[in-house]
Amino acid sequence: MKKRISLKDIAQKVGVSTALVSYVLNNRMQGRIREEVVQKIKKVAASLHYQPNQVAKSLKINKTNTIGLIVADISNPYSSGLARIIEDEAYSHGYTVIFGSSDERIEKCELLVDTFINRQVDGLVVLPPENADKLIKSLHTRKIPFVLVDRYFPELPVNSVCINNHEAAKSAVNMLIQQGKKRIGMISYNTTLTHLQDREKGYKAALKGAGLKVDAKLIKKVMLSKEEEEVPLAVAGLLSLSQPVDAILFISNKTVLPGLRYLNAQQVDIGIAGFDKTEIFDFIQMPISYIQQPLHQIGVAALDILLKNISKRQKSTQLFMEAQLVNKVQFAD
Amino acid sequence: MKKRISLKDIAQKVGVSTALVSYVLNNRMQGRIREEVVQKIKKVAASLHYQPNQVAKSLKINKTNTIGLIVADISNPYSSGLARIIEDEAYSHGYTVIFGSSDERIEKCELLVDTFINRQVDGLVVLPPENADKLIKSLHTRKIPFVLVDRYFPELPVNSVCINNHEAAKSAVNMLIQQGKKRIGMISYNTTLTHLQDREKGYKAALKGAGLKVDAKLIKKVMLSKEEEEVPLAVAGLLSLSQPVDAILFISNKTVLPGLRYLNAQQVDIGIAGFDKTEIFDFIQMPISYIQQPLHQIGVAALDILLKNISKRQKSTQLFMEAQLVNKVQFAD
DNA sequence: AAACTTCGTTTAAACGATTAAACAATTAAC
DNA sequence: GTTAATTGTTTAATCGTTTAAACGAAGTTT
Repeated sequence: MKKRISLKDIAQKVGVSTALVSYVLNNRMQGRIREEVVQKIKKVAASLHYQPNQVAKSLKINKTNTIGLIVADISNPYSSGLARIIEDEAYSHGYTVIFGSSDERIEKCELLVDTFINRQVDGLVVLPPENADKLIKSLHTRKIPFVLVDRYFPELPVNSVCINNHEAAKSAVNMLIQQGKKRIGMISYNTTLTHLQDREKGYKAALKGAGLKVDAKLIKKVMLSKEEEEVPLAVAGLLSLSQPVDAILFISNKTVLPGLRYLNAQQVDIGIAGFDKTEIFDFIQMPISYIQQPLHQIGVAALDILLKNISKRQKSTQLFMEAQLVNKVQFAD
Repeated sequence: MKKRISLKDIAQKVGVSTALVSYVLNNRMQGRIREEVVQKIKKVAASLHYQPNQVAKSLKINKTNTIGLIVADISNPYSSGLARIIEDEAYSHGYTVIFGSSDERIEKCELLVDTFINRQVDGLVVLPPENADKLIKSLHTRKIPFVLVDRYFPELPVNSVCINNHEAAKSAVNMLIQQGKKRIGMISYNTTLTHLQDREKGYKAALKGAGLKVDAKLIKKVMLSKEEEEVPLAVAGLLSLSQPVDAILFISNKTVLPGLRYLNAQQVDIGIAGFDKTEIFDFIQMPISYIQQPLHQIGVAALDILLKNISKRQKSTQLFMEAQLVNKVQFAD
């Protein structure tokens, strides 16, 4: 990478100080500078293809116009979809995005946060893993602008954008009930993540609301990031009960796929409800209900909150968006 | 974001110069510094939670330890999968990654390149769109370290990591022929992208090799980024010929889905071959052959080439990996 | 004509690190 | 006991910007 053109080069060539060049190129001191000089500086800058060194600028003005995005795994469709929206919003406001995947591990998340802060990002968008409370609190007290997405910590009054998980799960289960299902199982997680617990509570609330009793045997829990191995077993468990389930609520997009794969292989046809749309829904015979998150709104809102937080100090905002229940009816055979 | 701790703060507290602090914290001048002072500096640094300002460091040493990743669309599974691999490799070498999506548009790609270069990235990983020749050439002459992925420009001797597209397409078509298919259509693109033309040539080579004639009516071309609308029409066209096709090669992962959706809806059962694995393959009744790219190898190789290029000057490397043909046999009904 | 303004530009410090060179104090060499 | 080498630390320049303050020259007031 050969030496790049700096303000100094332009200044020398034109025969003025670097200050003047800086003023001209930033359109400062309007009218104070001789028009002739302005034109000359602009012409020389263009002819040398001058591009300001953002690193130097960042150091001086103490602003990098960079935001850090931390997701669980950038290759997960939810994360990459969100990343794309954040990217577009960020760029349209003059920011660039650096990203990292935590793999749902708090230590990796902390490492990423440190790395990003050392790189002087102006703010962070974080999809926090379990046990991130301490980290979040530390960000908060250090007054680093950030916004949580998808997950939240009820006891911490920090910026967050989520969906109303309780309502979402409830409406999904209500739909199954409406379809006449009586023994509705749930594939959930062994986790302290509040948004997942909210979904569990929504499931229970729906059952209670319909006068069905909540049966612990119908609730199977798997480990985060172990979906591929554990979900098929969990589903098998629900199907082999003395009174097997006639429907299943999958509490996340990562459980749906292994679950459906198993059901499909076993040729079992029961009611299905899940979170987030997947391509496969178009190719599955059975009808499926799923919660569609307003991902675009979420991304836009998150970045809006973050940018407001970066520029002005602003009270924390907790947003809970309404998600939509979508029914994919069985297509004609 | 409140004021951060700098070398100066530590120096003041300990009562030494910033130079000494810098030496200690970077383990320079081993043994030259009084052990007592070393310990004191380290202790104070730790107690103040000192974190070096990477921006200042970058400006001084002219290295940001950042690489820029430009893909077509980060929300596309191929891109996000690649992003994840690049991320892991980059972080394990002390680099962070900034990314952007070009949407297959050369102007956006140029804008991203400029933005990244202004931010002084040490190198670029680029999945170049059509007509990127000029841009690539300019990167090359400006001696900016970069590596192309997935696509390449045969007349430009620059770093690139791709698969052997000709062989891949040929083997996929050969498989269809082996399955007894006689009229094999292809959904391709209206494009100048060499890797896609290679795939077309592979298709033709396979037909010729089997003594089948290449029929222009069996080749439908769609526009990049217009797959959802145009592919169903193209498939419909192939099916409504006086002599309809009995198999189709989909030349990209973005054409497979809309194509299968249409075939599925029409209940048509023909031979299918495509590029890249999709979740839906597990749920489709018909057997499918697809080309599986060694994405991990590609990502690792790309970053390896890039980092070698950043540190030493090194001759350009063109890598063509072998892709694997996978057969998903029809599962028992 | 002395005292202000205004205009157009330059000077110089600053951001937070790195690092070659200088330096004073001690120890070693002859 | 003068010179030389070693040790431990500081000085100061530098990276490429930004920007408050200073500045000389010309114009305006009195």
